[in-house]
Amino acid sequence: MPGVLWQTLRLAQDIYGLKMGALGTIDEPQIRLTVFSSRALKPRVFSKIVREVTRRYDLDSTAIAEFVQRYSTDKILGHVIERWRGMRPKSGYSLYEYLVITVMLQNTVVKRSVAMLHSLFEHYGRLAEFDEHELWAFWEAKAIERTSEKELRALRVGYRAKILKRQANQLVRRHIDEGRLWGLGRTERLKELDKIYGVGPQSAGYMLYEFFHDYDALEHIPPWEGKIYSRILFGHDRASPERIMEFVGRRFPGFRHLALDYLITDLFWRHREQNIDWLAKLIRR
DNA sequence: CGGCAGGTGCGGA
DNA sequence: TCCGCACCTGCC
Repeated sequence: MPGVLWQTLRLAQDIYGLKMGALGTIDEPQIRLTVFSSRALKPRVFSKIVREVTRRYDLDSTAIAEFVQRYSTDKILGHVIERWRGMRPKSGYSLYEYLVITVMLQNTVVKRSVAMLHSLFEHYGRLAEFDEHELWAFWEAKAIERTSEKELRALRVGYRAKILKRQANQLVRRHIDEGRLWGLGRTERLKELDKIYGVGPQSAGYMLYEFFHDYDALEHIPPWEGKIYSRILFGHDRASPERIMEFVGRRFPGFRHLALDYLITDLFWRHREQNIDWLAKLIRR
């Protein structure tokens, strides 16, 4: 259904169902948030959920509006902004959930990532039913800490089992401290994320942008994405990641990653509507 | 079948 | 710092 988003939300041991519906207009937006809970919801908890949603989706920031205003007449971005004005990265997960997702995305194809996540949900997650929807909710890191690497491997996650275990340990023992990470600047934050076992430049970059809402973070461009950006910006796929970074740094200062995200999202949607041949060749399944 | 995948850790130069 | 290599598994 357009204009409505359903998701689960885990806060410690409690699981909620969320429904977010679009109200108002793109330029004067409002969101109607409905919270589904298995017990009566205290106002204090509701406020906490509102704060959490606001932080996760970066709803109290004016960054997206600034970006739209600044580049709405840009030769490269103008028509894309016309179509996607107001779009923001979907970032409804907790830091731990992001870690799990990025690990499942590593070194495999999307289909298998989905299969591995599903298998983890079935064993450790909880299926939440609300508003006529069934959606999986994540588990707590503690649950993975209690299980064995062998048991995880039986779920066909391969060597990622070790990473899941170590990350859960680091989290439960508070070697990963989300509050502290929020207080750091980009360089330090990147360095800290990179210290997490199983997190490298790709996963860290992904989290800087989507989880920490650093719309200018662009320290790493994977080869396959680089080819696509090169094609969009220069009309050929030979530009190096350095060249791309340099270009967007001059053209879209403060919004390097967001600008590329708008461009690539628009491209994928156009590809979906009408096959783009060169893109089809670059995408794997 | 061998090769490889929207990465990362590790060891050695 | 920068390489090359191994790594689970499933699919081509």
